[in-house]
Amino acid sequence: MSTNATALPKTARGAATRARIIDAATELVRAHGVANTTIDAVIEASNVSKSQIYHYFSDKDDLVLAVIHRQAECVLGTHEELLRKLNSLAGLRRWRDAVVELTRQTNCAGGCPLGSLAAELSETPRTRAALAASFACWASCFGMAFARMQTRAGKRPSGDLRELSEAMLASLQGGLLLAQTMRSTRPLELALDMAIEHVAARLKL
Amino acid sequence: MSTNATALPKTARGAATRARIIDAATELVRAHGVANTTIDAVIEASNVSKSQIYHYFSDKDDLVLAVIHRQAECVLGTHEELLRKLNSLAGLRRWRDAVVELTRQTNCAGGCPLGSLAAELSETPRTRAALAASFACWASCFGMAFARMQTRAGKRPSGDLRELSEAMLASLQGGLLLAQTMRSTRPLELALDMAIEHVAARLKL
DNA sequence: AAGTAACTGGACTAAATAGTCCAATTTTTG
DNA sequence: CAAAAATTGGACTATTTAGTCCAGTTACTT
Repeated sequence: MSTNATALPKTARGAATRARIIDAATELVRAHGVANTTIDAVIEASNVSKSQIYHYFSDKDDLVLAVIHRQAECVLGTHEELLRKLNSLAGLRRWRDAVVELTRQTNCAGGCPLGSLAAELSETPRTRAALAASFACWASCFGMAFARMQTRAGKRPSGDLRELSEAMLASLQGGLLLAQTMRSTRPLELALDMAIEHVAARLKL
Repeated sequence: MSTNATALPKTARGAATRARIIDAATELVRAHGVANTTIDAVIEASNVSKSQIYHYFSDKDDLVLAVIHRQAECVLGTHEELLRKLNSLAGLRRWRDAVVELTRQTNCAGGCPLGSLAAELSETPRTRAALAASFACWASCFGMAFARMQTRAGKRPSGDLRELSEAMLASLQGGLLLAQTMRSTRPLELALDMAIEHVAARLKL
């Protein structure tokens, strides 16, 4: 139950295999959702034997948790890359354009990998907690960018950056969900433009 | 394949049974998602024999489609009720308060029933289309309310009401998703307040 | 009363799936 | 080299699940 009999890899090779399993599972989950991803499919996609999967993970839930962390790494990695040097409204608009462009390139399919996981797993305590932490981290990326924008414009930081960040993240998630369902980037564009205007107004930029 | 061998009920009793099946399935799907709702569970919850389910629905997908329509009826019914007489910013804020209060009453669990369905079923053509239509209808409810707000304030209707509506719906969906994951109504409140400010600004109210 | 639709209930199939167990082999590392 | 770790692969279990089939029963309608 609570004890996790899972082995951690003790060699570089083992770590690579474990990572290969997680990568394959992450991709399958992104494409089909957790419930429609079978262990057998992960085995085939990662070229690993079933024994190895149950060597590194105690059960499917354990693997799913690793998938959440991996997906969070990917998504936050991408956005942190885009947001890191951002310190102006123009930069924020370039981030918006990049997100819209990425969405367009996939025909709006899939939505946000983290958002989809959240919708599927937010009623399960452990997975919900992991996803909430990821969202909090994501929001804090925005918050840091907003702080830089203020600093650059010579304002002293005001206190509601976290709230601004959550509104921005909500717009992004809602926009991506509607884009996915309606197969159009327009809802995403509208939601992000609204959020950017809101940020500009609150930050008085 | 394309031909749907499903019988339509020909008596009031039959219609009631079919409705009972859909109601039970809708509730189970809302609580556990489509993938985690089994036909056997629907049978138990609706007090109906398996034969009847396959009498009225050709397969599980067919039932799921009916569930989508039913859930759309419920959600749109609730919101139409709240939005119908709405013709002012104050009314929009009351709607916001009602949504937040409903979310708080369920401890932020579940999220938006339609949003959850969208996240799970937006990669399947038929279900995606049904959900997209529901969202479009929902957005048009907002659009009509915004038009009344403009009329009441003596403005002539401007052309981007549909865009405003999509931004509002995106905020709502994103806010509900974050609320569900973070178990706090705050992201929802922030997202809706942002959207309301945006509407007020665009409508010059 | 007769016909039609609704309904039951259970037996049944076929497939998918998570997870276990183990014996043998290969690779890495100290 | 020798020990430890990684890996294979398959057999195996137990359960769940969608969906079929059918024979008999109940209720409604005209």
